[in-house]
Amino acid sequence: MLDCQDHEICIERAMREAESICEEKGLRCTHLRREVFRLIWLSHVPAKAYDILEDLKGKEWSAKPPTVYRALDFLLETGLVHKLDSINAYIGRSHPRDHNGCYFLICTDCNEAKECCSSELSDAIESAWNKNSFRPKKITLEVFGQCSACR
Amino acid sequence: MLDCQDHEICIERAMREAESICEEKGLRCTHLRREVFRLIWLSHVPAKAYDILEDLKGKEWSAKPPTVYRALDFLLETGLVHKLDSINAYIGRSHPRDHNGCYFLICTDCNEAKECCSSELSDAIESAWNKNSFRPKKITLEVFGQCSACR
DNA sequence: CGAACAAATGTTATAATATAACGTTGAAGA
DNA sequence: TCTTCAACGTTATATTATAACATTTGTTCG
Repeated sequence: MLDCQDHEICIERAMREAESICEEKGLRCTHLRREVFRLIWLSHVPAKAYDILEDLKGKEWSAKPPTVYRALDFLLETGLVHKLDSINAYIGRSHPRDHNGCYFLICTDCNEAKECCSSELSDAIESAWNKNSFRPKKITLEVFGQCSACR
Repeated sequence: MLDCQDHEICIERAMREAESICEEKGLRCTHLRREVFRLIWLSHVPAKAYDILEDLKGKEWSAKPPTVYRALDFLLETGLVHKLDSINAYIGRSHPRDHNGCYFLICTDCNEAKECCSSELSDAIESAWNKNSFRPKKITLEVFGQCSACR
């Protein structure tokens, strides 16, 4: 589905960007957080919390649910990963410095998810809520279907 | 939040429409399904499955989780209710005969949810997925914020 | 009608997802 | 170095959902 040619490079770029964002914000990019982030980035298929937990157990950690959920909370708050609510899964953000008007395309065949941004779309959503005099804080937009590679 | 003046009338209208839809489709609108549907429609605040379960226990039923989830599955398949994935809660559909291009505004103050339809919005989403040559099957769009009544 | 079948519901158990509460450790600044 | 607080460890439990099989009820068709 994705235009990611070499996934090693893709992960390394994400890791470097995450580290630099943490540094800028004065946040601690610990060993655990780094490892959970890397596990999420291992593929473009959104990761489940308990799968991450199993992966951690396979490594050096005495991991338990809070181990994973605390790392996830940190990564979510920092904007480094995104939770796909409709499938309870977590995915690395493509543009962690700017995530306005983004939504997610999730392929029901290969399970990969792609983050997309569209100002046209955010405008339409904005105009829709204006009609309802609604003051938005958070938008969840998740589209399920078949990606081009799976057609 | 809602323009529902008399909620008794609002519920009764929904019940009648649900029954006529079941009849048209040759589906069985049983006592249990009717009761779960009514419990969901009791308010415009999305209902949680285990709250519905408690409500049923307070009535005549020997209700257990599958009791509720089976009724919910039926109501979801029939298009009579909608699941808000981001909060794991269920709400009655305002327009059960036509639910294309609909999305949900959820107030974080009063917790009420409103179903909205916007062709402008569905067009924007359609054009967005065309750019990605993605073939959509299902769209989840849930907007959290403050409704006009709560400002 | 009444047997046969299918759909709905009852029941028990357990899976999957997530958080509360409290104790321990270790890094960073005073 | 001492203090402090954020991070992490640990135990327990809450919340959401489904699997699997038994029983009942409703419908169809001879």
